[in-house]
Amino acid sequence: MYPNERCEKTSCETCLHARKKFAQYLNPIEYQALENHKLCKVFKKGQYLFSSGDIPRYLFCIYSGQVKLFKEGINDRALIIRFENDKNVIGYRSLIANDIYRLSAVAMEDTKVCMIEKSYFIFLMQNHREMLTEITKKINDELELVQERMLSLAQKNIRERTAEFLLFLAKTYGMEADGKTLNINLSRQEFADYVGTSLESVIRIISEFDKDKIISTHRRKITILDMDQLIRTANVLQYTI
Amino acid sequence: MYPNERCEKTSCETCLHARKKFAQYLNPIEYQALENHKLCKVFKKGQYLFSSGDIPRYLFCIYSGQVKLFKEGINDRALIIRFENDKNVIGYRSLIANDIYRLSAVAMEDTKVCMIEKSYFIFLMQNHREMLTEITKKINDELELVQERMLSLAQKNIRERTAEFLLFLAKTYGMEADGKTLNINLSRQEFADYVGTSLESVIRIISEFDKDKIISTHRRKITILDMDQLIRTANVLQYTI
DNA sequence: CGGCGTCTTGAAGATTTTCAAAACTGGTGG
DNA sequence: CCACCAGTTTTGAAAATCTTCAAGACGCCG
Repeated sequence: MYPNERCEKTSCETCLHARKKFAQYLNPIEYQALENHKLCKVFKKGQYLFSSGDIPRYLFCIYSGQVKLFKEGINDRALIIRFENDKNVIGYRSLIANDIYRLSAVAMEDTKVCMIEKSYFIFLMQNHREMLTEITKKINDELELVQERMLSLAQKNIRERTAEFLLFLAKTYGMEADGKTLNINLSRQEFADYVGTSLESVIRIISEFDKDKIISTHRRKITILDMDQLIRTANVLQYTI
Repeated sequence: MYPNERCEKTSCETCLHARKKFAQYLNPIEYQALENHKLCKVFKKGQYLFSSGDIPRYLFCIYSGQVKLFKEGINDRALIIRFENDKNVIGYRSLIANDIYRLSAVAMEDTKVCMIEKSYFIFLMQNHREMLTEITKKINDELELVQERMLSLAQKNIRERTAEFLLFLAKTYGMEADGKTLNINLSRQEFADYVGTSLESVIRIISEFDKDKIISTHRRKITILDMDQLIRTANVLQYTI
């Protein structure tokens, strides 16, 4: 089910990502002990890290690469909930709630992850109140984001939602060196799976934006030409860079 | 903005609702102290308990009545996020995250609430790890629910979503004595605001269900006649009573 | 009884999906 | 280097779904 390749461990000691996240709360001994409670794997493009319904056994810490988290719906259609890249930790929600996974996670490119044993993560959580507080806030932010998306799905048309998604990508994943080309590459299908529409519809809207000189596209590269127009098209009340 | 009426305090001591929720974690002294850190109010039908953007000052404990929590969207349209009645506590999310309110709350009928001061609630939270754990799980459940709704909004048509909503109401708020009439009264507009569609569309669908003998309606009373057919119409993978 | 708010129905028009076909891309092997 | 293949992207057209506007019905309350 999950054909993947165990690889040599990356040291948490030198991994800034880990330190930036939950690991900042650990004392040196705990930090050292992490090494004995983890394994590292490489997931090839398209492989599942976990699947909705599975029982969580690890906290996943993305060392490099990119992952999409999604719900599988009707007729093989998916709804992408979010993307996570090498700055982030995934799978904490189900661990804390002691629940099965409610989302599936797939590597969008070859992705290296450090997998910390559930029991050790729980142990750390119990000894560090601030970690729980931090994660609670994170879940809270997620909830607010999802509620906003729900509002868009309920009240906006595909043109507005697609514009909104482009703004979200710009804000969240930033730009390339030129300052206007999106720093994330998605397939048209992934666009559709996030916006919540059909492949063809999202293609038509992106073509329109291109024709209207709001963006320019070259394969999967998208350059934002007219940010003001994009914000107006998204019909958002307030947009903060 | 919030014309409402302060009323005499209801004792937490004798309030089973409070005890059933967070208050179960408190010791007798803390429980007693609650009395000095709260006030009680009656909100008349249609009045706001709080409004999106407000700064939270209280934890709201619903003593009697019913409240809807919603996001205000485009052109005066609302999206109802959830309903809460006299079994529940609202407003903890923004308190914990130290955030402004992201939802608005309106009394659907005359509603009596006990309002616990923010600072005392935070104090209690800091002394009771289990409270934070409990609330984190609650937020987690909410997140899962909202993600499922997002999937429906993205992939299902209004007929399916309306059937799904009826199932949700049956499961969550139960039935009247006859075992088949929904124990909650909503206006057609509230139906539309939850399902994420227009007033007219939801009315047409409810009429169809009535014509097809899946439900029978009398004003706001809805009786489920054919549960199997309703489940099939909702197109849910698994439905648990 | 009259008035108001809620509910219902009809019909036109807009939006979106679906199906089908064609164009384009990158990689592979001759 | 070129032909070919599979996967992805694009376009067109018909059909389904949904919204909007307008008008009328219903039920409740003073």
